[in-house]
Amino acid sequence: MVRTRIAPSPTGEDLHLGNLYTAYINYLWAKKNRGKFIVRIEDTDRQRLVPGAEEKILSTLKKFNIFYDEGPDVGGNFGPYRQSERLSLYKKYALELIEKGAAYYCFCSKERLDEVRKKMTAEKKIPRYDGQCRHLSKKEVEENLRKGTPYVIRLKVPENQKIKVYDLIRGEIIFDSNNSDDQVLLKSDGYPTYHLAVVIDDYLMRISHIIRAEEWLSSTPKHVLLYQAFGWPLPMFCHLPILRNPDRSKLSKRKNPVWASWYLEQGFLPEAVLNYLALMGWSHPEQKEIFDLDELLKVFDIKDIQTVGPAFDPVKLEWMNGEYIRKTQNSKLKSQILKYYQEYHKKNLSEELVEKTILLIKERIKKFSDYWEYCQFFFERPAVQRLSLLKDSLYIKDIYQELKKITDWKAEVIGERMVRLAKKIGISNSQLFMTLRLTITGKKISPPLNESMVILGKDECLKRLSLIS
RNA sequence: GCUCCCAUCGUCUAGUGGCCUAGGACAUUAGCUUCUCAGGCUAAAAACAGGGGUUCGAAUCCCCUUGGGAGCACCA
Repeated sequence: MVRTRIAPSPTGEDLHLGNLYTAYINYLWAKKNRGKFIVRIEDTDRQRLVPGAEEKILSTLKKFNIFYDEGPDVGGNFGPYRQSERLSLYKKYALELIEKGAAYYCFCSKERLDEVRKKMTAEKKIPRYDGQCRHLSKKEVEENLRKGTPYVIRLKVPENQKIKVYDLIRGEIIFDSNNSDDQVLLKSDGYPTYHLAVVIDDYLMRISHIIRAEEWLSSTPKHVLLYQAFGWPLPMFCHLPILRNPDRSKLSKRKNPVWASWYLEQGFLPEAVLNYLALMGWSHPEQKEIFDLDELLKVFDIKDIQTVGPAFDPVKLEWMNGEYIRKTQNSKLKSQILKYYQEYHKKNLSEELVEKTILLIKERIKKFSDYWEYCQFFFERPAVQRLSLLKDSLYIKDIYQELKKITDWKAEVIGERMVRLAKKIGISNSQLFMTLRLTITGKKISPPLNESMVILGKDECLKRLSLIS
């Protein structure tokens, strides 16, 4: 049984884009293998905990249609799914490790640790724990415990050992144990560190594939050591490439919008974002770029993912989102736009108007936030001062008179009359239409004018013209 | 600094020893369509990091150099 998971920490505003990517791959792999996808909240860092972050992360996941089979709010047979609710477990296992000689108590103070680190840095050595408490006698340990000296529990990393990690997309990687520090497993506040908790939980939750970002690759040997110490079978490891900024550094919020819901707020479609994300480090065997989940599930294989960290290109995402919008059914698009403006802009747009304008903007917008750029003038009369852009306002009266005469208010008719008028006045069609466009829409860029005027209605158009002249 | 991962157009990638004068997509440029902007269509420019091997033959295999990334916490 394939069981995958993501383990986000509620320490930010929202789900990170990189986590969304990881979540999607985990979700895909579980789906593809008819397995289960699990969400576990890793909230063991009490200092960095952000209230509300957990809810936000879970809701964002759902908005992207990434549904999980087990998780803190949906339950499951391997709960609780919040590490802060599993505290007693970790301590028990940490003590078991001590029992087995794979871990030890460390009573070193923060100050001493800092000093050791400083000294080592000064000596140009890798800053790491010097192992002072490693050889404490049983008596000394008991003495300290009785006195109530604060302590942590550290992993006793064996010396001169080759640790083999098998990664699904990279193959076998060999680490030297001498490069691993005696990692803290249980903090002095009684909370486990990531390394301890992740191994215990993944084991207890029967996770079969640990699919996570590459940043975890170098701590994997520690995890392997833990599995071995407990005598637990190793899961499959799979380290995904890390998404990069355009400048190739790790995707960060200073250089790119990194919160997953930001893309929703901008009016990107979840399917488009996910489709684009699927193309990060992976490509469709037939080189298709646009495909839905069902198709992806058929051809996706985690082994085909590349190891190079791809740059996330918002421009290509925009293009793809535009493609999605263009292939969406009009009625569906209408409700999506309505919903988008309701949810993210607190606007209740007229359903009728949106429906009428869909055809005019479908090929023009790349994301829903563009809709307002194009269509605001349908809903609100443009501010008069914006019409100061107008150079040819002297023709407004002629245009007004001509339009007023039209009884059959249709796009073709308006078009014909305007072309004829331009000829009569002796100006180019472009000139005349631009003047009219500015008057009607308040902008130099707009949907097709004649059709827009039909939607607005004759009275409103004349009104806008009269306000100028 | 140390350890690990990696290296094809600006970007995402195809390519697993001969189908490669390296293919596709985004972006860019030009043309056509046209009332603006889009969209559509057509075309152009654009890459195997460098050096050694192996081989009849290398983008593809090996080594070195260079370059990039990640990790080295009582953070995850």
